[in-house]
Amino acid sequence: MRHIPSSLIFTYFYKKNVYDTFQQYLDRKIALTNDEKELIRSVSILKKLRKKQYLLQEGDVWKYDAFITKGCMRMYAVDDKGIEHIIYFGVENWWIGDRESLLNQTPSRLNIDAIEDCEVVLFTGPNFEMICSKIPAFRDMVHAIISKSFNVNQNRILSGISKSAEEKYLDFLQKYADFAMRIPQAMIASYLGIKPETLSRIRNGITKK
Amino acid sequence: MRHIPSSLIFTYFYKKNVYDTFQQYLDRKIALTNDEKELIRSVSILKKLRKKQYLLQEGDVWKYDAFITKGCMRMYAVDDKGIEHIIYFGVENWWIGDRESLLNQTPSRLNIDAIEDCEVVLFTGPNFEMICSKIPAFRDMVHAIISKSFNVNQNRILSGISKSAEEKYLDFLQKYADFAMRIPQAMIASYLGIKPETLSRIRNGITKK
DNA sequence: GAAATAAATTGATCTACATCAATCGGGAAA
DNA sequence: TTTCCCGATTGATGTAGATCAATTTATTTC
Repeated sequence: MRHIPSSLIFTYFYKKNVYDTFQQYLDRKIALTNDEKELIRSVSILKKLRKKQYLLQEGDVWKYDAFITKGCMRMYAVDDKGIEHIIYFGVENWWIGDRESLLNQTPSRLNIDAIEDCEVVLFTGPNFEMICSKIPAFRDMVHAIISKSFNVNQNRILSGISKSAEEKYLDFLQKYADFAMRIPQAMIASYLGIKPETLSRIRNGITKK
Repeated sequence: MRHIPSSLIFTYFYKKNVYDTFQQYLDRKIALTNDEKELIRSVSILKKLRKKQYLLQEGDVWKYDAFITKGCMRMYAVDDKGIEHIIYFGVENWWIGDRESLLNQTPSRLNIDAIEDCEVVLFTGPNFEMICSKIPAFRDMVHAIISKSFNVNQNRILSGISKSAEEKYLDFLQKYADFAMRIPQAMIASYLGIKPETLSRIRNGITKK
């Protein structure tokens, strides 16, 4: 390696490591040439977020597709009474964003913020589309993800209209076992559409009779 | 027109008319060459359903993408108490199917049946993929639809965790004004995750105090 | 067009979950 | 350490919506 100022070396290694999680994700999903990898990397935007920091705020237009490489985030709406309703959690190797706002370029009704210190890889809408059109395998991967997310949402709708608070909570624990303990109880309650007090009671008594 | 036995003429016109709704839908969405149109038509399967007839029954593997050209259908799950939970309504110009079962080729946990006498255009999974790969505009159209459906589902999840029964009902009426009156009240209640009695009370008193 | 069947309404009562309020941690800041 | 603050717990009570049951009103079916 030739001589590089230490400050740049630091930056170089830092960036490489942050991006690595995303590169590994891609490698697991699809086979890409080095040129293709470089194309994707060249338009990626790395961003760090402190706990509680917003990635998107209600009223802003969402411009990206975001991939989480570290930490845990939530997406939520705030109703007229000021109550937060969480519609999505994302952790490492999950995508997050407001597709509706991105698609229509309309102000978002949603917020996205960091539950823990986070690192994300961002792609602007146009760049993301560019990647999709130039790399069919990437495009197919994206469509597979959206398709799957559609199914996940459909199952959540079903459980929402058919299950009790306790059943929903147990389902949640099972489905998101790998990161459920990283999320404050009150947020899980919000995600399930129940009150924190109710969730606490469920967890303790497991509904005392 | 050359001589054709009248029975065949009837069949010919009949089939043409049934398919027409779908063709018009395509024409509104994308520009296709005659060859492309013919390709799509050549693999389409026309099917008529009597009211209450199943298009998909729980336990079967769903093999199609289905487009409704006439009538009204519902997709629902039946829980262990035998209660039906409707997760989707479809009418003319809507797609319907169990993407999860189709994708994974696993037995479906869902049922699809006809609320009214219906006509549908079916494409087998492989044929549908073939069309998508041969006609990029078609593929893009499909992805746009799935993307939009994803958003619709996300909004439904939000309303499910944040709104009262009455609010959900009013939202439903507004969102599906064009066909809401064609759907029995008990089914709307099922879709909203409330009981028919509750919906009846909401409609009358509009919650009497 | 009557009989049979299914859907919607209405009333009385019950219950899962919400609400309000007080208390109890346990981790961050000073 | 101590203070502070936020999240979780616990209790008492309220309420939206469920449940059960009886009619009434539509819709099929013959």
